[in-house]
Amino acid sequence: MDKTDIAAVFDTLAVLLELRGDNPFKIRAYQNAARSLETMPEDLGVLIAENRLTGVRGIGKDLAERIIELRDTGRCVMLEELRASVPPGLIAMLDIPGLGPKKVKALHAELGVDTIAGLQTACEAGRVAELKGFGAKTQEKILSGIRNREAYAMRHLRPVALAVAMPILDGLRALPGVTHAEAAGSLRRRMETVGDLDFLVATDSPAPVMDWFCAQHGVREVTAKGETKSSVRFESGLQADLRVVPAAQFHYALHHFTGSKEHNVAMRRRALDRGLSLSEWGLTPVELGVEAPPVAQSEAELFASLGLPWIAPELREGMGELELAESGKLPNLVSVQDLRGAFHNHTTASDGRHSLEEMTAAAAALGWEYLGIADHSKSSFQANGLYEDRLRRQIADIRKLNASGRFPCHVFAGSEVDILKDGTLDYADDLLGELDYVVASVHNAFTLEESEMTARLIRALEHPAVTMLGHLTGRLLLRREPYKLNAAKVIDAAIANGKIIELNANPHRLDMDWRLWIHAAERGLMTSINPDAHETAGLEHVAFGVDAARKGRLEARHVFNCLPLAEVRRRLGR
DNA sequence: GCCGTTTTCGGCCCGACTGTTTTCAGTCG
Repeated sequence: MDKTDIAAVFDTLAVLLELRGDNPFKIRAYQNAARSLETMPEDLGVLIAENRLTGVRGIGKDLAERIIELRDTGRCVMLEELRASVPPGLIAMLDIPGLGPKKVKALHAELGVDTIAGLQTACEAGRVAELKGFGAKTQEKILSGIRNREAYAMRHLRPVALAVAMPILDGLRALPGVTHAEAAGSLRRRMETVGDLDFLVATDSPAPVMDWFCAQHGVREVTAKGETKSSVRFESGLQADLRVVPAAQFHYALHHFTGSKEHNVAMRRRALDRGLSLSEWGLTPVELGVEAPPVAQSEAELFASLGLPWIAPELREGMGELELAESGKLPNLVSVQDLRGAFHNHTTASDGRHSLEEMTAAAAALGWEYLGIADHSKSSFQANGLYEDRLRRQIADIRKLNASGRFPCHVFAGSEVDILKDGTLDYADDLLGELDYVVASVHNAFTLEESEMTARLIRALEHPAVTMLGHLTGRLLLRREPYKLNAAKVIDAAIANGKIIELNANPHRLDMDWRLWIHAAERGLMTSINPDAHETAGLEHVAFGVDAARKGRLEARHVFNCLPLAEVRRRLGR
């Protein structure tokens, strides 16, 4: 088993322990360890061999043993025992809104319910409402949750969430008496997917704001409406929360509702170390002799009260950002304005919607100094990949376009070359040598064993003609899982061979994942933030790539397409 | 189950809202 598999086992263990009513801190220990494993830069085998596993934050003696057991045998005695004692249907019940471990346990103990279907029957028969601690409303809520559980559990791509959120945010800002309004939560943290929307408003008269929010177009259900918080559910299943606070608390609340949960836990712990308690309402002394800091007029002042510089929201994932801030090592994050071009773009020659000229004009309109064209290679016949003669014609067309001086934007002639099943490339070396650069990508044989896929990618990286690796894992967010590979080894090979790994900016991909970039860039790996544009409008997807790059702590110096044209030419050296 | 110059035990973030209760437990983020 690899790190990701073991992290998944720990998450399962945490859920099972919860259902058993185990110690909440023990449960959190398993969850923390799972997060640690997911984001750990080193190879698990190396850590175990060098006996350094317990040096990882959140992993102590017991969890280290469990990790070694899982890695060596693929099994875990504790997991098997827990599974035997908890019916699998109980885990599924936890996804129903309003049902937590306590209620699920009670349903199982009192009614013998151990499947969602059984729970539905019990609700319809009115037996749930008769239980102690339950009632008619709870029963009705459970039924509704069962009917809608697919829609409710759905996450949403960032652009989809933005499209819903922005009009609401504009509306909130336009309301009389509203002095501040922001979208917080994972949207503000620039996460690649969003579960629900969080809005925050500062005003002295909350009631009309709450009423406006709950009466929004498309709201199917108001699931909570209190003095400072309302929750609604849209027809699409998307949930949105609104919090309303007085202006003096706004920046504390904004920080709080931006999260992440893990970041907030770390911040509150830091506050307690200083004799202060941090909540969405402010910083208050909890120890004698500690003075309350002045009310923060900005998030920066809040951080300053705890001795830290402002931490950008996209870094607030509880992944060591406080330590980074403390030591003055916060990155100077890359921005869209730093980009001077992009590689990996398609035209009508393969499966794009716009011509070479149209794509170049669009890049010039964005102010880019250069544009890389990388249409599909011949094996990607599903995408109308180019045979050798067509690619040679395209190269000639590009040279001619550059010579014409029609656009203030240089075009690089590249190709998105398929990495074949054995790791060889889809064109012969002489043709590859005629190109300015090569993006090497996997488009078939996704189901290889991890070791085979890893070797395949490494072989491609070792080919001298390859400039960069396209979409590392082939994942499609919310649709297709990444193919199996050892990312650490591929990253090592890219660094060793001086190759780039792209950050594919298509909002469905955002591949390679930002979590991997945090350590990869530190070790010298460069990226290219590539839109993978199939039409002119697609070029602007680089913004989503920049969002992910910022989460991965990347600076302009880590990004190949932040380099000026002359330097790119020099490095491509062809 | 982890962690530690308040260290080997006793902590472990904090508050809103709902529904079911007569003062609070459970869920959620």
